Amino acid sequence: MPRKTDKRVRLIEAAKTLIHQQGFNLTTLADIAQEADVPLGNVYYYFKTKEAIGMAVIEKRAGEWAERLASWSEIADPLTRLMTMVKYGLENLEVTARFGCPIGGLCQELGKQGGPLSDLAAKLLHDVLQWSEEQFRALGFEDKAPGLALNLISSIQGMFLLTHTFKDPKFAQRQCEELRAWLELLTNRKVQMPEVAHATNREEAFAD
Amino acid sequence: MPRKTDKRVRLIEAAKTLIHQQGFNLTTLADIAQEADVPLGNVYYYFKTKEAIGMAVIEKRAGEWAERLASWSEIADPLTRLMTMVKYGLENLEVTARFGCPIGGLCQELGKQGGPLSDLAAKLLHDVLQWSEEQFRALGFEDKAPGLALNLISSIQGMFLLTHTFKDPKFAQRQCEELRAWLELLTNRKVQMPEVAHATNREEAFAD
DNA sequence: GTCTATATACAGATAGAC
DNA sequence: GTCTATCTGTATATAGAC
Repeated sequence: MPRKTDKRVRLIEAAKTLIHQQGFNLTTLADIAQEADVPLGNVYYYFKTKEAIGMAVIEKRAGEWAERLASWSEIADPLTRLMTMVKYGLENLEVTARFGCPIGGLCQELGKQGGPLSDLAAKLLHDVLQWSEEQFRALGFEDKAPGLALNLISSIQGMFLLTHTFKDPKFAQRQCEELRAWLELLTNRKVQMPEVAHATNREEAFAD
Repeated sequence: MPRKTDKRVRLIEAAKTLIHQQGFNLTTLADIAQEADVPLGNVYYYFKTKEAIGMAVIEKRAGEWAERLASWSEIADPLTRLMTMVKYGLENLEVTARFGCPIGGLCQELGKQGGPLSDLAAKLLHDVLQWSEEQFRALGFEDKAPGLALNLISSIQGMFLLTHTFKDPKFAQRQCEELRAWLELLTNRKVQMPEVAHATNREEAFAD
């Protein structure tokens, strides 16, 4: 966390991390303020309420994912696009094992509470689902695309939940292999695990 | 909630419901006391701490699942056993759409926090996973049983998460059909959606 | 814009009368 | 065993000096 960054940005980044690690309800504004190295009282200059911080965090994640999906969309082969997403789930597996999927965690926790936070979190997952659907459509699965996308995202989310529950990255690795095999069978083509760019933006990784 | 029941039992039942609906952290002892119609101060006669109530709730769920799995184990055909479990996920779908899977929710929320509660919740999911594994083994999938069970439970959990996130029971129905098809393909046998006994114990349903 | 001090509310937990 | 009253800590949020 660089020191010179704008405080608002620091607060959002701190909240993003802490909410992933502890969940939204258990993360206090004091926690966030401390992590961002901002005095507690000053937090309210940037965010009126805790909910407002939550919104900012989810919007931040949404923006990161929009970029990510856009960049993957530039990959020539839709099948490789999908596998790139699957492979992406294997990044930061230790973190995922400890704290679960940031998106799935938000949807699970906030979904029960309703309200704008819940809706924003749902939209985040919806965007990923929709992107996947487009890839399947690009592969020629016109009618079956929604079902296939549902299947894929659902599997990934389930795999994260088990990985987190049993604190074992092996679960995810195994499951990603299964997904690769499934995509091969489905498309009747060879699928290689694509190399994932490590260098670019380490800090924006999935599970931080 | 019958009035004459023992208070301890009433408290556990109230906590079970509320924790499912609101999550553990957001559910207060006052909530539980009110729902169980027990004065707040009296709660501490039965449970030393909030964590103790949490333990009791998870143990209750574990007990219910142990019974459920044992009863399903008496079904002649292992494939039908598995499909009975899948079909069970379709019970109380409206509740599941509103509040998610009780087990998955606990694992997600408590998994981040560590401690005995987290371990108990994980064991609950582990038991279901293990039972599924046994069924696949009984079907002749010796080596592949762990992977298949992982696949199945993972899919079911993912399906619940999406159902909950998008508040749409359709997701689960669709996904259950996919799972049936998957099991058919896998075993090369016709699989029927088994009839689920509605009459027996409505109150112990999955998602209450 | 920044930060200290504090108000307000409510959580988990306890004391002790009955 | 039961329940009222209350302690104590801590969370969100605000007031107001600088």
